[in-house]
Amino acid sequence: MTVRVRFSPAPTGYLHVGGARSALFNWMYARHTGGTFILRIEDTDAERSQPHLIDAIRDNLQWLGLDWDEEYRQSDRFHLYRQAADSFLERGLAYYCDCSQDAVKARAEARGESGGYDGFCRERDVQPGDGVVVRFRTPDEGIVAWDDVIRGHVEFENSLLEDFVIVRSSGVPMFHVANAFDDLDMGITHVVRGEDLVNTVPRVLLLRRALGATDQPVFAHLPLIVNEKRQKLSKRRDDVSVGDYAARGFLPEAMRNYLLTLGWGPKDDIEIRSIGEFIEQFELADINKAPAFFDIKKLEHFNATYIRALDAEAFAAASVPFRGSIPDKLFTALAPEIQNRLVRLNEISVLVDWIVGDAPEPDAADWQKVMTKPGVADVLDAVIAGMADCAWTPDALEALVLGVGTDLNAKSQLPVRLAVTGRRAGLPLFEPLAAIDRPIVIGRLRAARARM
RNA sequence: GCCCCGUUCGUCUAGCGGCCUAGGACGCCGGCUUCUCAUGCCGGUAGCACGGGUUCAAAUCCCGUACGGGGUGCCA
Repeated sequence: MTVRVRFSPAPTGYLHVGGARSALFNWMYARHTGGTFILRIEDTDAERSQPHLIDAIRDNLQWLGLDWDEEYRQSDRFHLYRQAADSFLERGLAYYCDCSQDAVKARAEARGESGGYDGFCRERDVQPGDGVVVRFRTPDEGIVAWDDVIRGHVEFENSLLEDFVIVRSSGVPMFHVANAFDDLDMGITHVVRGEDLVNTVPRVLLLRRALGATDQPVFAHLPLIVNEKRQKLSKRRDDVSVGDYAARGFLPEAMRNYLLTLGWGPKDDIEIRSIGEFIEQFELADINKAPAFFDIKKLEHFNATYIRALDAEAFAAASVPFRGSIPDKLFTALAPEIQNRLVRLNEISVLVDWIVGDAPEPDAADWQKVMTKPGVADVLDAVIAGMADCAWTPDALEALVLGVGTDLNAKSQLPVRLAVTGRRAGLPLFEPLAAIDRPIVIGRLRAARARM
């Protein structure tokens, strides 16, 4: 049996990390087994689906290096789902219902329940028309069960399932039908998705049987990715857009690698390695059941590690969108030192802004810590004097500044750094310093001296 | 309310009855290297939710409790 898996996002928003993780695990499994990875856009809800988001999702998947072998859109296949619903109707497996949503709710409240359809129209022989939906007739007894690769045996009682809507009053089929039909039609062997979808399984399985299937796909419900409050990541309250991570200077390989450690881990404890090695080891059965916290700190560690591992050419290419106005030649000269200090690519500007443009105002606490030390005024005076006629090279500047420190028995590098760069941490000082015009450097030192 | 599920260091995980006085990673703390910071290297910190069983032996199996989460749409 050849494995066929699918990632089926609804284009109601940008790809978020939860979706990316589902896509990743499906992709991993397909690549591990030599199977087929399918991208299926579940856009049956025309009102909420936005076409431009489909492209965004495709772009984000590509960015992550997740390539798919087949692609479908459910909006192209409405007629198939309609045919399926019609056949249910003909065979008495479904019926028309003209109850308004308010009426359904009112009756539920009268029964003392919070919601749920009561089967009111089962025998009423309602005819199609305005405001009429199609409902699937669920069995009154029995159970629906499956052995989830991750969660083990799960079962639901049919009696608890209400007769759910399969075709909207607009005539458009609901996702359950589309989902069940397509999984069967496309020969999906393994359904790998988030745990938030477990309770749709009974409906989908019932539909699948009605469609004539005698088998079921293998299900694997992934643990959710949660925020610091241990709630499912949400687009509204959490920072989860994959595109945003790209824009902030996360490397796709780092993101992909990090996502892989959420709910799954390599047996040998080596967490950062090539995707090929991960693919070799990957098994659905090894995935955890417990939700995992999306830890940005650890993601940043992965990202920094991946940035450092880039060769010169790759780093130069990756940094292009984040470089700002720094000249290529200077950037190249400083690249190894920059690369070593980055957690995110968008931190490049913080490291180099003072070389190309004005230095930022020093932080008050930093100023206090550095400039109020005894001897600092003398150091600055001596450095200013020395810079008037020293050679303007990294070596000469280093000799001058450190020499002053030795002569006066004081810290000299830090005050000069703060005066010239506006910060107390950053790139090695003298190389970039030599790239700035002499009068500008002296000017900054004088300004700092005057503030003391 | 009802249905489903989860619980190993602060966080992500290894562990699938003896190899566990519980291993790794992030974070945090300390040290060394160093023009600052960072890197690198060395060291430290901290955990099997709780209570009962089963067993010669339980983090690992069973039951219960507690806590947490997901779902409960003419969204997916």
